Order: sequence, then structure tokens, then C-alpha cells
Amino acid sequence: MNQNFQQKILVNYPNWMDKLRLKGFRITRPLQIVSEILANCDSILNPSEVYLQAKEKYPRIGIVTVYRTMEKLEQAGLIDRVHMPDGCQSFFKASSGHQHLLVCQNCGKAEYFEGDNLNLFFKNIGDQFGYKINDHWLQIFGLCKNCQ
Amino acid sequence: MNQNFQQKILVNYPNWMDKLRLKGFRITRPLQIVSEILANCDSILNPSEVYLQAKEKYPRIGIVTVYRTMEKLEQAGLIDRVHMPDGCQSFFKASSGHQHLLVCQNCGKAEYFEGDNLNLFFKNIGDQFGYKINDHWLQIFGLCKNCQ
DNA sequence: TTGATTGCAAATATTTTGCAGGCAT
DNA sequence: ATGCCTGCAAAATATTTGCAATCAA
Repeated sequence: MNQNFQQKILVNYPNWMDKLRLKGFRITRPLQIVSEILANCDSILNPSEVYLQAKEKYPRIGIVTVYRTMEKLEQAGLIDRVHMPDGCQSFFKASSGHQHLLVCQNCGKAEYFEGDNLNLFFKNIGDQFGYKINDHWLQIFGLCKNCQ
Repeated sequence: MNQNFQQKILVNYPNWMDKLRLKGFRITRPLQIVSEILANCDSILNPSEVYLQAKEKYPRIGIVTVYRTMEKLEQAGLIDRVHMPDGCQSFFKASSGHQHLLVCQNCGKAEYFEGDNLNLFFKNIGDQFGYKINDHWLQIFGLCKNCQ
């Protein structure tokens, strides 16, 4: 909730609406609310958490709409499901490119990091076992500065 | 279901019973059945799949027991939860050491691979973002030889 | 105006809990 | 004999679907 936070709203959010429009989705109030929350949060969020936050801005929203909206955001490539040791109900805004994530086990704060040079390594592992590689996940868990 | 398969029963299974005994669990028939299935399968399995296989050998088993038994196996470090893009209900026998997994998206066949040299890389990422790293996941998805 | 989207209620699916009886130790 | 483990039923969670009303385009 700092300067960066405000900035991200201005930069990312209109972009999200464009992509959603392009996908043929209608820009409704619930969709805007849910998008805002996810576009501007630097931690992973599950549907109930999004629902609770959304209710504050738009009390008549239902959790079903949150589920359906998050599905659309995922389809549009705007958010990704994040897998944690104890579950995988949470989502985080997608990065353009890699999906290498560093997540705080306590508060859920997340950051993307670079790991381009790993692609060759993955291909090699695939060859070694006779697999045709389609995708990979690299995720690191720990405690962020605030939670240590 | 080849030569290796039979061999793994002989090598791993007694070891599993020892570890379970050591943890203070009682060696019951349902626990043996569920252990056998998981110890000897080279694909990831979810509780319902284990349940179906278990029922063939021991019809009176209930799915609740499968859940509870798999929880024990996880506690004993004998199986690990495996996360896939579409869910994380499946488990796979644990490796001694790393948890770097290569999984077939079609049939669930899985293999562990080496990636020791990555630990330093992970530590560096942690330092860079101010996180204290506790754990990591590296998983590769693709199609195995049979499923290509 | 048109049909995609919403919110409610209900249905599914998945996992957990309570409890009396059974079985490993 | 003790008390952990089992299987059933029921409860708790999480997610999806049906449908009439609403609202973006």
C-alpha cells in the first residue's frame, strides 16, 4: 500500500480491461471490482479473499460471480493459479513471460523472478527421460522481509 | 508393470512398514494395501484412484480410510503431494532428497530428476528479494514416451 | 433489443469429523 | 486389555450449475 501501489492501478488496470474486451467479455461492475483487487494486490488471493474485499466496494456481489470472473481473468491470461504446499486455490496477477515465483509462506506476498537460462536445462531433462516438455514450474517458498 | 515393478515391491515396501512403525502407526491391512499401491505405482494417484485399486484387493475398505492412511504416509515422508496445473489432489512416492519432478500431463507417469546445482541459484534469488528461503519446487510437465 | 452476466438457490464434488465396534500391540 | 484404527453416516468445504432478472453493447 505504498506509492507503487497507486502507480500500478494507473498502469495495469486499463490494460486489463482492453484484454478482457478483446476476449469478448463485457465490462461490468463486478468484473471491474474483481479486476481492480487482483491487479493491485501484491499477494496471492483465493476466491473467498477476493469476495470479502469485493463486498466492501460492492456489497451485492455474490461469491459465484467472483468465481466466474476469476475464471475469465485466467482465460484472458491476466491471473495465474498459484500452487502452495497446502493448496492451490490462490491466484496472482500473471507476469508477461515467465512464471517463476517467489512466495512468502506467511503473508502470501509474491514476486516474479528471472530464470530464462533454465529453459535449456529443462529441455535436457526432457530428452534424458524421453519426454516432450510443454511447461514448467519453478517456485520458491520462504519468509519475506516483514515476516521473518 | 515390468521387471522393475516387481523389484520395487521387494525393495521399498518393507522399508515403508518400518518407517510407519517407527512413527507409531499400527500396521493394519488397509494401511498395507494402500502402501503397496502407492509404493509400486510409477504414476501420480489421487485418493479416489487409490480407493478404486484398494477395493479390488480389499472390498470392505472405505474411502475415508484411504484419506486417513494417505495422510499417515505423507506424515511419514513416504509420499508427497504433486501439484499439476489443474489440481493438486494427487500423490507420488517421495524421493530421498530432492523433489524435482517430471510428470506426464496425459497419464501421470512421473520421474524424479537431479537438480542439486540449483540450490545456490535459489538462495541468490532469496537474497535479492530479501526472503529467507525454506523450500522450493521445480516441476516439469510434458508427454512421456508412450503418450506422445 | 439482444444475449452475456448477475445473484440466488440448489446440486456436486471433495475432504473432514463423530462414533461405535474391531483389531494390532 | 488398551486404545488406535476402521467403516459408516453425517457434516463441513469448495466449486459448479440452473434459472429468472438485469444490464452492457
